[in-house]
Amino acid sequence: MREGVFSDGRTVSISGNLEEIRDLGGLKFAIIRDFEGRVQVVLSKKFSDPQLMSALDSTPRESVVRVEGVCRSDARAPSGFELKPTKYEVISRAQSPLPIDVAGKTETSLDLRLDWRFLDLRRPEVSAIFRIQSKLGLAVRKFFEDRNFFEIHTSKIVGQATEGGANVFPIFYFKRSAYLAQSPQFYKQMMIAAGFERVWEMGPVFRAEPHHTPRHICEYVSIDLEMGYIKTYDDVMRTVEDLMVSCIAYLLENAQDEIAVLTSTQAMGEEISLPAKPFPRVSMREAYSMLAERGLSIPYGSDLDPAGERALGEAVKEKYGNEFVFLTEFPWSVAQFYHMRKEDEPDWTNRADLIFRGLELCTLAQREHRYHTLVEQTKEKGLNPSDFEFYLNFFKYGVPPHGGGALGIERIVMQLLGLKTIREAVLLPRTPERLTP
RNA sequence: GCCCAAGUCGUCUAGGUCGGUCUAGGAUAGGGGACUGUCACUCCUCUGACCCGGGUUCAAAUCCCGGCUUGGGCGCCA
Repeated sequence: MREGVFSDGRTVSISGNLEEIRDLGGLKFAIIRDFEGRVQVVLSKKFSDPQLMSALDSTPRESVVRVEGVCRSDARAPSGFELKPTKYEVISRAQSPLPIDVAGKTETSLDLRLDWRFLDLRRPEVSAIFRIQSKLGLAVRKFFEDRNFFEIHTSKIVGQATEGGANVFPIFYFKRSAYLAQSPQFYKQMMIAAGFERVWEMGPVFRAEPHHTPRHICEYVSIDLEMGYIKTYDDVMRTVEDLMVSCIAYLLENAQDEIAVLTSTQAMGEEISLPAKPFPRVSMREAYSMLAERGLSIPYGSDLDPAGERALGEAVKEKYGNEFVFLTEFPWSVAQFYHMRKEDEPDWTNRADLIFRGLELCTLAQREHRYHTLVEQTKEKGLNPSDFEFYLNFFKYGVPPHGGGALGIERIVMQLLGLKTIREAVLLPRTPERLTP
């Protein structure tokens, strides 16, 4: 928190955390860190008040302090200027030693960092991740606004589980049982049936899956979109493709400082570059043979395993030079009842995944909107249509052909920045083991 | 849910295979001291740890069993 104009000779103040004191005897340098960055404060036996010097000396690191003083340009200072203090105040004293190393001189395990997340987030290279995430959110909003998508907010408390597969968290809803939403998908489609034409939503979803992997968390932020009046699901793919490219372009333009912080501290494992459009499309059937050429055998008609996704990512990068790839035409055997099948080949569907650097970022599909076909598919998947009456009703009274998809914002950040685990990309990750802070 | 691995000062680690000079070493943080341009400041000095419970043994940080915690892989998924 800064007050005043930081130019030569002006009296200014900075409030923030006392990061470090470098004590050279008669000369001391104190580094104060606020949300903007770091400011160097210089003290000397020659020109500083001895009481002020000893007060600073006895302040534990990370305490919140306020320094008022004269701003002086000096090429020797890290930022080109420094403060000669006239007033010093300890606003809130920190206990010591600190439970984790905030200065970053020793690496602290992620688990302990998450226990002390508020201290961990004081590190600029950690907060940079979330500044980028915040800007990504802005880019997403801007993108949908530009394309006349209508933003919706659907309920996260639901009366029945939507999709098969993913487990749901049961909760108490007064005297009834309910669940935390694992996807807004049915509600997005409901809004298409309501005539909203194109909708999007960004909000939390919940998955009660006991995974122990670097790419799963039990609560994540989902970017959801649904488009009415599509001709094919390639309309959805092109939208997702445009979304990714415009988001990356936005970050390259507007998050240069944050990217620089991450690059300079080696917190970032990957370079960010603007991907070329269109992203390569590889059908599942092509993927099977591409992977077979690499000695990886995926049973025909089944989904890729994580090793398969990684290998496909590499193969596509070699062949097409793109880190993104749409994996298209999923087999009906692994599809959901609401996915639309290919007209001429009913064993395959209009469903695709977007894979970025070997990890699934997005699942999208054209939905089956023809009521009777949908009911048939429900039965074919061994489900009871009456359990899905609320959903099936959307299709009884006129609904345009539509499709949509969902992307996990944390996975985008993780893959874009080359983070080792998705937990780095969440302020407060929820895993099967972690429910606090 | 299944499989594998790991728990040592506040923090990050060495040691463990072959049990015994390990009285557990180093770095960083913390206390004390020296130092007038640091920017991972430097130097001297001090404090500080073997996850818990049981077992084997003359002897356990080290080997065995159980528990707890954590990390990774798989199924599944964004």
